[in-house]
Amino acid sequence: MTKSDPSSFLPLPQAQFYVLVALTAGEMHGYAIMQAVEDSSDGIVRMGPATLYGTLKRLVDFGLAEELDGSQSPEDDQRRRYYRLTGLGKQVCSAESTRLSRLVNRTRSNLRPRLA
Amino acid sequence: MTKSDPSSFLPLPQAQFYVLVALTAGEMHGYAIMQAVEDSSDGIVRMGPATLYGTLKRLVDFGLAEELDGSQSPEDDQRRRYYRLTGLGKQVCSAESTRLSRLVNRTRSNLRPRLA
DNA sequence: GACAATATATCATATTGTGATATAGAGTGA
DNA sequence: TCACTCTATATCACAATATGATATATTGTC
Repeated sequence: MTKSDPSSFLPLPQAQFYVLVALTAGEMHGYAIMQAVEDSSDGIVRMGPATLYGTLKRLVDFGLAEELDGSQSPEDDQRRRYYRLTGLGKQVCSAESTRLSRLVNRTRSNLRPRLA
Repeated sequence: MTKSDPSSFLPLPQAQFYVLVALTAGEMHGYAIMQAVEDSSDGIVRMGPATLYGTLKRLVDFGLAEELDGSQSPEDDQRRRYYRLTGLGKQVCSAESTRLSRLVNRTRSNLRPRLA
């Protein structure tokens, strides 16, 4: 079952968002995604294999990511399975970014001490 | 058990973040938080009572929010229980905002089509 | 008083997230 | 060749988080 309205996926579960974000950098295999998530968050977000592969499966089921077939994927390491964002995946990722951006902006302006 | 290092709470589960964010606007009772979360997200995030009160309980347990006692809370409606952020709650909320802000910025710059 | 909206609360369940473990290919150096 | 480590995918059992449904009682309005 593949929904087509990006906004129907919002709010996106965190792990799903992290993986989509990692894939915005380009096609990538699972293990690299795991490292990218950890590295780009300065170690704050640590994603183990259970979370990664479970999430990846969901994203593919939902039509937000897809696996590259043999002819498209790099021939570097036979074990690697490469994934990329679908068009819908990009839209969802973008929509979730916008949502979070607004949330963060509002939060910051609230936390900023009021002027008398 | 109350941890004191804000970064040890990161990444914060989404519902917890939403409630903390709502409370950055000032002390508030549960039902108002529920509405604030929904309203300020333009209806995207819908938080029912089970999520709200469960989350609120966790936040109090973790020392991120606290209930106002009778003498401090408005005497408007006997049923209402008012909550506010603790100092730690503010720090955690701020740290999570910073984290998300970075994530969003990186995502946007990746999604933005590359210049040749 | 009747009624709708407000307000808190909890149960049972679903979804999401995770540590631990398993398996095996790839790279390195002796 | 062998031993060893790192890479890479996968899944199990469990924990944490999230949610729809439902219950109960107070408040405000007519």
